[in-house]
Amino acid sequence: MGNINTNKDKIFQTAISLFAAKGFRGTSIRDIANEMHISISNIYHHFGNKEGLLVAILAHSSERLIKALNEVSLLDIPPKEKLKSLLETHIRLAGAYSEETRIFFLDEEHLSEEGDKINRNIQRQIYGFYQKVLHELDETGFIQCRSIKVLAFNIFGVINWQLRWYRADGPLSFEEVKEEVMCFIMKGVFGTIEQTE
Amino acid sequence: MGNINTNKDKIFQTAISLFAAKGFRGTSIRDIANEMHISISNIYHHFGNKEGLLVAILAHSSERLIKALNEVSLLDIPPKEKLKSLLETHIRLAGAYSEETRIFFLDEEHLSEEGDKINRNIQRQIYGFYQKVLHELDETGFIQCRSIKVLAFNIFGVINWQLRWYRADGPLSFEEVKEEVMCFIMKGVFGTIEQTE
DNA sequence: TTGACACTAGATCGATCGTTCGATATTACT
DNA sequence: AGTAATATCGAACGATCGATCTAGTGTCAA
Repeated sequence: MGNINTNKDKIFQTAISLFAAKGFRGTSIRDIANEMHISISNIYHHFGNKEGLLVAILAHSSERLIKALNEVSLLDIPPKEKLKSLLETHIRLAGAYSEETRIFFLDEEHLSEEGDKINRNIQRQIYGFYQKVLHELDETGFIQCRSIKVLAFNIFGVINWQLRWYRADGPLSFEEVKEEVMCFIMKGVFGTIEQTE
Repeated sequence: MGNINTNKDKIFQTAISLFAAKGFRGTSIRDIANEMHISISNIYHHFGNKEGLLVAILAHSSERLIKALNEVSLLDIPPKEKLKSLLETHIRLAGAYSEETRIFFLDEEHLSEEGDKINRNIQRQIYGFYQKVLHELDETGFIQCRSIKVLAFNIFGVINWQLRWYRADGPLSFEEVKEEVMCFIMKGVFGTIEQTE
């Protein structure tokens, strides 16, 4: 999908921007067509139907993320370092492709059966990387937690929530936010609270 | 709004369920009317228009949360205890009224000018409670953080994300999840990471 | 009995939605 | 050049949307 010169990829990119800005339901096929000054039939020719367009976006953006997380997951490094690398990679990609990520976690409800199946599979894979490393940490005694699943969900929540409010033109650089977010998560996972009372 | 016997309140409750399940845009006025076996004019008579219904839901549910958080905020207790109480109250209410909370953070994009203004004001107030106590903690040296705002956002992310996946019929009780989530946040805020290397 | 009022139903409006269709233009290959 | 595949177009379809209008209900006080 690297070739941006074809019209199909332009449709793809325009749809990403509009879905991210106005939501899947809030964006009509005509909106996309008008934005590009093309006919709506064009979009149907390339993507079948509206949900096909959304599924293509989800599949493409998640494939990139899953591939990156998988590479980190296969590294032969201590689990604590691995978790840190997963976070680093995840946050960096989520920030670099914030529009896709936004679509991914805003419009997951609006899918039909097939799209929902694909979406669930994507989420399951991403959660899997975290659950795996958290399980390692739990087995080796680095952390004590009652539910690895809840822990993984908490991590996911922090990472995705930043996309809700972060604006590049704000006072904080993305790098600063990334560090702050990572620090919060690492403390949430490993940190110990000193009992002052 | 306590009286559930009036038709207006039934519309209110039905709208909450449908908006939470299918989204604001995914739910039509006719869906609500059909669910109750009434005419759509009924809804327009009571709430003016569709957005009026959504704003009423947001206002009602947020008023309850803000009132509860404000009571905690005014307590004369150490800041660390206050943060813990805020979390406890927040999570408990978000869980007890999960449908409203779900609407609140799923459909915030779909508002017009007036609704968006109300919504922003609500969010600002809720963040305010956390920023205030975090500021106290920062001043008294309990925490070292570079950005109180980011910290507040992180807390918000963890709390709201659980509504995305928690199901009452799952293996975990809400109380268990609440404890796990609170522990994660408290560690994320106060915890220190031992430098093993 | 009457009239004011809150409430409800049903029909209907114009707009927009996702989708389809047949036809035309462009490109790639022989 | 000729032909088949691909890409694009404009028009239209049926459905549904939010919203409005009119015509009724029932209730209750005067």
